[in-house]
Amino acid sequence: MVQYSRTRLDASFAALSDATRRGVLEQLGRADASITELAEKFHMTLTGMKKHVGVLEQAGLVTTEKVGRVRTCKLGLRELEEEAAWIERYRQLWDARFNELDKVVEELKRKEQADGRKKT
Amino acid sequence: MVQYSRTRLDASFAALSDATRRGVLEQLGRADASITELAEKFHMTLTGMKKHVGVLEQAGLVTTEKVGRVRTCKLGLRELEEEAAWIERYRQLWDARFNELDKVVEELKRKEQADGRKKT
DNA sequence: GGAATACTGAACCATATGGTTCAGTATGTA
DNA sequence: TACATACTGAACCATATGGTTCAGTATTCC
Repeated sequence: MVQYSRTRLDASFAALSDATRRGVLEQLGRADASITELAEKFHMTLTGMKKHVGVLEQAGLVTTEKVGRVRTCKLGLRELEEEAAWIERYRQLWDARFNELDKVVEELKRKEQADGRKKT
Repeated sequence: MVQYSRTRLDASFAALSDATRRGVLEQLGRADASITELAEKFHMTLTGMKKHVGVLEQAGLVTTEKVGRVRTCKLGLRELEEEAAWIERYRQLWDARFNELDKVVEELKRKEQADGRKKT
């Protein structure tokens, strides 16, 4: 399998598909934190947490800065606009699709009523 | 690695993290389609597309029904409410966090101005 | 200087993912 | 009945993912 250019949307949805990482984002929404703090909070080795932070950072959802020996993680600059937009677009398609179905159903109902009237 | 219960959010974000699958959703937003049609549209083997549809179906984003030898895929019943809600919540955290920073910046500015006035 | 702290990187492991081929089965059609 | 169509399932492959341990390096503190 050749790995084609992974879009940002690919990366961020993938980043969001893990409960630990979503938790980290929530956490960072409340306060910045070091890798050690996050690792403890989520009962995980430092190395493991560092990987998760790496994934979030790659996706642009988190930024980090090392001062002395401590690397501090903060929420990234992106506000998930792109992701929200995608979902919104999907919802529009979904709406359109189901409204269409509704119309068909309405149409059927009207016909039924008409038939009913004919019979009586 | 033990696989813990995968939440629906895990599954749907994972499902959305692939461009082909997002494409399939867009496609189904326009019209229902058979596996064969989707496979052709996305230049992939039937089997490959079937797997993608399986992932989408598992995540509840697509439903399928087999009539005769044709399996027709439709948009699922879920409108991605849960996902939209999660992202919205994240955006609120993000806002709160950055407003807080803004306040700090404001505060610093005010102090600077005050210092400036003192000096002149 | 020496110990503790905080991260970093390499190596390893099991399972998941995204694809393929190939060999069916079931259904529709001439 | 025979052939084409449409899917299904198993097996396989390479790479990714989510975790670990272990052995560093860089900083801080006594």
